[in-house]
Amino acid sequence: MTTRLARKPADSRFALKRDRMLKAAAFCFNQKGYSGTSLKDVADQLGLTDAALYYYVRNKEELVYQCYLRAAEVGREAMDRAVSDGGNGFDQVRRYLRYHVEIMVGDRGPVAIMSEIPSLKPEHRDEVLALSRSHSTRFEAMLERGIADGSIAQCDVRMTGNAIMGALNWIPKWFHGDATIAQNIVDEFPHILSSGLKS
Amino acid sequence: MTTRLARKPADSRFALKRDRMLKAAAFCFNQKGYSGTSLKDVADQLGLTDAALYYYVRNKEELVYQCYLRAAEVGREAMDRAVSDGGNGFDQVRRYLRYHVEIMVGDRGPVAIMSEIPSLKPEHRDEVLALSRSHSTRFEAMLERGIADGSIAQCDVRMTGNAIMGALNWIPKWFHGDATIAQNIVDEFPHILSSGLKS
DNA sequence: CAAAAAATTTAATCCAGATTAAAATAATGG
DNA sequence: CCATTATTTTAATCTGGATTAAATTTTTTG
Repeated sequence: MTTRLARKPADSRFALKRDRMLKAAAFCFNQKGYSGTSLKDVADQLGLTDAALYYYVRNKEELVYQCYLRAAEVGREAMDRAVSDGGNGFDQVRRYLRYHVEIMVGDRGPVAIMSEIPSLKPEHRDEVLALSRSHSTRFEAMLERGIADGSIAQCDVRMTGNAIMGALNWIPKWFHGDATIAQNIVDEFPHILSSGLKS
Repeated sequence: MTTRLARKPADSRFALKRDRMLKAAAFCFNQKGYSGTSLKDVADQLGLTDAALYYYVRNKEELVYQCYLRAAEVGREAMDRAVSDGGNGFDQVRRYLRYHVEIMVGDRGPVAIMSEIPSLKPEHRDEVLALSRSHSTRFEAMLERGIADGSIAQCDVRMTGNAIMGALNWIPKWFHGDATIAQNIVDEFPHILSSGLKS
């Protein structure tokens, strides 16, 4: 018990391997679904044994939880950058979209689709839901700023947010790492998802 | 063995109950995820025992499979109606969107999110994938007709299709039956998802 | 190089939830 | 009503994959 918990939080060897594991897990979950991927599937991708994963994570539930935290982080990061870039509401939205897809299809990916939030344990579920709602709220606020400053046409921000987020969240369902398509997504998605907003 | 298979295909008592079961299953799967829903969860919603479900379906895999067939059918139906309504490409797209969301949030719903296709057995998986691809292809063709007839602006139809389908497919993740919101979706989504296409 | 700590594996358990078989109840048709 | 078929339940079994403990190998460090 002087093992994991005794570590410095910043132990990079551990953190790096753990991050590789989370990516592998996200990949499997997105491909084969939660139920369809066993710990062995994830371990195989890393050249490890299923039991080895327990060195990094308490159990499968926590593996999912960590994947979702990571996914939420990616969204928040894109949002933060877009906001700090300034500009009018429309520009911020478009930048957010670009940053988010760039991260998703880039080497930070794959990002897990949050399909199994309800099967997380209550504390984890609540935390992830809170992060998720917070992100949606920030996006809706961004849309409202755009409407206020005249760069975005009047619209139902809740529904518009749901539509755009859905399109983003679905990407990992059909994108599986092909570099050409990745470039395509980055080139097209920000425009596709924002062009309808112009006032 | 003179039971199920001896039935007339149109035996309405059986078909109706089975359909109720598929809706209950879709509801559970969308809420709690595939792994998170046991057959008991589905049975509880119907006031039945888990074992009773086996009267209608061979096993859990087939339950999912049937849910997905039903989801595919809903999409095809909306597409068929929109096409047969005629008009230019843009009008057809907008109508397709309206029909599809109407069905999804209406009493034909809930429609299962196809998150677990890979865990279907090969024959089923291939069939569902084929249906799914066929639907996407038809939608892309619709976009191309719109571009050809000048009602839709030049765009990458593949990416645009992916974006719009993603937004649609994600709806069951956040819509859970509230009638007010259902109306909202029907009122807003077709416009939100098509306004960016105008040429 | 020799502890000590970190990382992984081997080899069992363990268990929720799927599945099955037989029995019981409900519906239906003559 | 009776007989037959449809539907559901009860009460087991069965099982894949998660989990655990102990042993083993690898890495670090003084």
